[in-house]
Amino acid sequence: MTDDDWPRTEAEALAVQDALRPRLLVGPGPQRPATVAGLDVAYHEDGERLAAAIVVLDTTDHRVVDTAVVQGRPAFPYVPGLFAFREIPALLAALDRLTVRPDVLICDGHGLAHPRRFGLACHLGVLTGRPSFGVGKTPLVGSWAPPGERRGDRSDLVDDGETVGAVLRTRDAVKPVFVSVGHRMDLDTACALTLGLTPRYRLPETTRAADRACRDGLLGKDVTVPRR
DNA sequence: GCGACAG
DNA sequence: ATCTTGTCGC
Repeated sequence: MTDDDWPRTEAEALAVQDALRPRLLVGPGPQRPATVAGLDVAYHEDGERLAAAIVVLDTTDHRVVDTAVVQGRPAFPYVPGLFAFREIPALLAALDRLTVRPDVLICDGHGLAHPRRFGLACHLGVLTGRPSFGVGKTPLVGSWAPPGERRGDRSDLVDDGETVGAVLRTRDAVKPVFVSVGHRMDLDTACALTLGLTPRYRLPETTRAADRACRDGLLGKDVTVPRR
């Protein structure tokens, strides 16, 4: 799918989700991925410009392995449930600029925890073929019981009778995050990776690194790609 | 009909 | 997402 046939209406976007959903693979995720990538997008106040960033970290020590930032324009209006269409073109452009293939993509948003089970993490996973999952700060669908107060405590995120994700406490007594599977991933692995990436803060180091990178990118700052 | 609604 | 001040706490 190119720029020209990118959906322009909600009906077209819904049709794309329907067409791609059969290609989603839900299964065991990589148990020891060497690298994990954080993806995020920042918007200019004029609503016309954005910067997408992907930061690849070493899973073990969280060192930055690679960074890519691109500027662009929102490709779709913001519509809950169709959020992916807004950011995917810019995120794919950033992915093209990476010099390494991250083992897992960690999205700022949801995967299966979506009204049609095809959130950003699923969509990006299918388009790239990479294992993926989403870590959202707020819920989009589903209900849940409050998880325990300790880091690592979790409860099921249930929508329409099915478990679509986990409400995971990444820090003691701090508001939990919403983890859901994207592509070639299972919920336990997604939660384990998320906990491994939150030794200090509520949000994964991947998300934090990508957030900083795209904000800098919005300001036109130079993005230094680490030498290898 | 009335809210809710990833970023 | 982004706009925003102070404020509580380590």
